[in-house]
Amino acid sequence: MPELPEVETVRAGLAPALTKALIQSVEIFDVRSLKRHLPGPNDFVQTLVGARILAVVRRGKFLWMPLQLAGDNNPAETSVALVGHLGMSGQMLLRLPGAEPDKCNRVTILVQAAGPAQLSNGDTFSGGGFAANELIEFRFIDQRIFGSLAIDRLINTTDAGLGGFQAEFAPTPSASLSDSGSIASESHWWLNRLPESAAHISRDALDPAFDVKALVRRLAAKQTGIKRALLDQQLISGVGNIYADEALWATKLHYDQTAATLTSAKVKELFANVVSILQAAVAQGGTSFDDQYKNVNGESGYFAVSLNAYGQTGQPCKRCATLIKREQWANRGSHFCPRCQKLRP
DNA sequence: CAGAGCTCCTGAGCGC
DNA sequence: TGCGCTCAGGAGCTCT
Repeated sequence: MPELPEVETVRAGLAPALTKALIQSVEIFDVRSLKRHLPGPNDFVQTLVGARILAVVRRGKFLWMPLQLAGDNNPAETSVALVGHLGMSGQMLLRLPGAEPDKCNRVTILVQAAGPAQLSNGDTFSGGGFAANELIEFRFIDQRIFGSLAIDRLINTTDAGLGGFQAEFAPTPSASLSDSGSIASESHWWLNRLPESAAHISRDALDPAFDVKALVRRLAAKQTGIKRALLDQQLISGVGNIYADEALWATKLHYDQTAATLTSAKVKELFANVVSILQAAVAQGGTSFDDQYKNVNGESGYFAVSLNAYGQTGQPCKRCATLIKREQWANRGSHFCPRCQKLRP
């Protein structure tokens, strides 16, 4: 189940191959994967063919590619992007034409790679292992069809900061919003924008511009369980069921502890744990728990071996040896240590 | 308005 | 071997 580390692994894999690539053709195998593209599948195909992909950007679990449409000399004015969400079981794979078919392949976008190029930060663009002008199949795989692809307008961020994460424009943690804002230019018009459909999503936990004070303030007013709050993408984005359970275990919090009962120190500790767990998972290429998550080459991530709570039902807690318990919660599972993570008044 | 609950969906895995 | 049941949950929507 893809969360921030899995989506970031996919983004990092797609970016070298797809940046500046030209879309040749689009094949739809299941229109349900385009349910978020309201104008319909024909419009989706017609809009994409001939478009150039300018970047691959992510906020939380949302991923988007700003586009320059065919014959459009003012893409900053048109301001559209191909927006993808992996949902529960989505994968984005890069294959050479003629490669073995993948199960549950819902959409295939054939692109011509731009190949080696100079990036604006001075680094040399490798082409992601693909030669210049090489044809690549971008395959959208999705067993349960909770994910989707759509074309959406990009709108300005309300705080004028970066819309999402894009490695070559990653600000340093000390950079202020205005610093990152100044990066936007005519040639990189999308930097301070994000898809309208993702505009309600909070900055994610790994975003240097994430407002921890605001999180403390908003949680203090939440009369709901802390896990529900962690999964609320409008409060903090990028966290799903796996990393929520891990962060709660690390902070010794019960999933149903009312958010408003936490001290601000405890909220900061929880946030710090979310950040370090997500960072560690990114470094290991994400978690492959049930074979639903793969990187762009179809390989699994290695974070599963580091899990302390999620999927550890019946295993001894690594702190106190009490057996980890799984409880049914909000139509899903919650894993926790009944001794370390007690519900407090 | 805030919070809880429902719903979309299908293939893998398991028991009989 | 084969059939049918169960299970997984992100996020938007709909109730209360």
